[in-house]
Amino acid sequence: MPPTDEPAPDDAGAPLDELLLGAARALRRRWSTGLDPLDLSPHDARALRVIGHHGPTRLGVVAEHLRIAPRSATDVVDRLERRGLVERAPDPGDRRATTVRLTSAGETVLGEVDAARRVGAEEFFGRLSDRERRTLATVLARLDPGRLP
Amino acid sequence: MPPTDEPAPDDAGAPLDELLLGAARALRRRWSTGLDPLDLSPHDARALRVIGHHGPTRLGVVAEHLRIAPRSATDVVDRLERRGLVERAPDPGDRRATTVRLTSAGETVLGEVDAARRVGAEEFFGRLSDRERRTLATVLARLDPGRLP
DNA sequence: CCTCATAGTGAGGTAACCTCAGCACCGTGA
DNA sequence: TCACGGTGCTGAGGTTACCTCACTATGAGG
Repeated sequence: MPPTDEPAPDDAGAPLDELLLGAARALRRRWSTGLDPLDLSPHDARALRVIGHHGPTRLGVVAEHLRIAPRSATDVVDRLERRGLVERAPDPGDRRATTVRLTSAGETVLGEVDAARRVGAEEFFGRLSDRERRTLATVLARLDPGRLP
Repeated sequence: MPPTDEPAPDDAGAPLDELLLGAARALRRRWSTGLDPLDLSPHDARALRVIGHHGPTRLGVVAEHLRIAPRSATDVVDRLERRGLVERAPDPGDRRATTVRLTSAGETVLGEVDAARRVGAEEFFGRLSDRERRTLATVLARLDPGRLP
C-alpha cells in the first residue's frame, strides 16, 4: 500500500474533497425525495427556478445558468414544456432564437418547488448552527469559480 | 470528454444548497481534468483509492464505502479489473463473497492518483486559508449522514 | 449577395447509477 | 441434519443527465 495519510474513511479523517462530494451527494438525495410529490427531478426543478427567476430567457442563457451545454438545455426545456410548466416563444429580436418562460402552472409549481427546497435544505443543514451555515456559505462561494469577481 | 470550461454567470443570491452543489460540480470538473493523463474517471479513481487503502476487501464493503448499491460496485470493479489494476479472489472465510485487492500495477496507478488528487485539491481549495479548510471539513463531516454513529 | 458566425435541435453516444431476479452459499432451529 | 430464510455477488435491463456532431435557419459585415 502506498504511503498516504489515511486513517479510516468512515471517520473524521476523510479529506476535504471526499467530504465535499459526499455532502453534495447526500443533499441531492434528500432533495430528490423532497421533490417526489411534485414528480420533478432535481434538475428540472433547478431549471424551473432559473427560468422563473430570469423571466423570458433564451435557451442558450438558460444553459449558461445551469452550466450545461446548449443542447442539454433543449432537453430540459422539452421536458418542462411537455409537462406544461414552461412555454417557448420566438425571440422578437432574433428569429433564430427562442425564449422560454413559465406558464401559470409553472409558476404555481415553482412556488411548491421553492417551498420543498427550503424545507429540504432546512432539514439537511439543520444540524448546523446559524454561524456554521454562514461560514459554510462564505467558504463555498469562494470555491465556486463561476461566482468570483 | 473535456468538460466545458465556461465562466458561468452567477445565480443571484445563491442559497446554501446551490452553493454546495455548485462547488461539488466545480471540484469534480477540476478533478477529472487532473486525472485525464491517467485515463481514469474520477469514479474509478475513487474506487481505486478505497480498495487500495482497505487492503483486500469484499465487494460489498467497497460499495458501502463508495455509497453505491452493491450491484454498482460490481461494475466499477469490473472496469478496474479489465484495466489490470485490481484482482478478485475468493474470500477464504465465506465462499459467497469475493475480495478485491490492487495488483502491483494498481498500486503504481494509485500512487499517481493520490498525487493528482492532492495537486487538484490543493489547486481547488487553494484560495482558502488553513483555518477555513479545517472549518469546512468539520462542517461538511457533520452534514454527511453516512458517517453518523 | 456571399460568407461566416450563431441559436436551436435531431441523432446518437456515454457514464454512473438503479432495481429485480437468480444463483451459490451461510447460519439457525427444530 | 437438513430445510429455510437471509446474504453476497452478478446478469439483464432501465433511467438520468449529460455530451458531440451535423444540420437548418437566421443574422451581420464586407
